[in-house]
Amino acid sequence: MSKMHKEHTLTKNQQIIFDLIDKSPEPMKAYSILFNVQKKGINAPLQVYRALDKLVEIGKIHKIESRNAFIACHNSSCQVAKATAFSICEICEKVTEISSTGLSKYLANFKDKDGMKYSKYNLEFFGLCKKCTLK
Amino acid sequence: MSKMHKEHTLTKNQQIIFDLIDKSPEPMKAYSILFNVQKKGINAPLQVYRALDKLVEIGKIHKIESRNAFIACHNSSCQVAKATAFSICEICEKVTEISSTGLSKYLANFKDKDGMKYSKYNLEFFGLCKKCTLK
DNA sequence: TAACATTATGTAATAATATAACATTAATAT
DNA sequence: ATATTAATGTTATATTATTACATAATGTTA
Repeated sequence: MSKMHKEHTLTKNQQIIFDLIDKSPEPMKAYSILFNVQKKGINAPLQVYRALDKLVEIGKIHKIESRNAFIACHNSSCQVAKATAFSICEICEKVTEISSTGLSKYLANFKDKDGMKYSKYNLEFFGLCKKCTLK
Repeated sequence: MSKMHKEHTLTKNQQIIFDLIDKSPEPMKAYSILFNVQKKGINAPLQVYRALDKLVEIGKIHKIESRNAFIACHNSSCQVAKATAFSICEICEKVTEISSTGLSKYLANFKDKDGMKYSKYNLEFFGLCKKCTLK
């Protein structure tokens, strides 16, 4: 059930940065990450971006493209690391990863007019979260 | 059939920038737009970004978030300007707007675990276009 | 039309996001 | 062991986007 993510041993920098993102309740931006890990000896933007690139590549984190921010993957049944779906609250900016078998099947099987299938996708839904709807 | 887009009279800067994007076969980036319109008296990034913001708002163009680039809307039957779907070729970077009634209906009606619906979305599919598949 | 509000413009400065280039070190695989 | 690949460290720079402030054009209402 949880071996869907092939195990990668993270390097020191990758682990430091993953831990930080994983603990964060909201997506983190690169320079905010940098600021937070400077006490641990990571001094330069490139060190952060390299770790982020790798973590995205192996599916431990996802990038929220519309926000230039990174969030830990909480979708252990995700079969294709690069097929992602999120909901984003336009008021409080809360971001939630969507794990819907129906949705992922629908999108994985979607064909365009030419019959082409696209294995990877990134879907971002925008609207109001429950809390903000009630306000 | 084509009155789905409420008519907005574009201002001079908006028209110049829309025409440029509309003629471009591929998505354009802000500073590339700036370079191209400097001969028409648009000198500063902010002038470009302001026009882009407005054009996105009224649905004349869309932003390809994963590429920080802008493309004209070629989807005249699009009912909700902010519900967008694209395919992106990872080799040649060709971007195509997807207009599939099935897809847009499916996504417009999608509910998350809490039963929340999200009116707006941005979907980017990644893969190989027809040409690049044949290579 | 005058007064007011709203939207768009122009310009300069700067903030925020991301990569190039190069030298070095660590880990992995014959 | 040595060749290869992946990760690190550092400096500089490129790219993308916004803040702040002054002015002009447009729309609205009395």
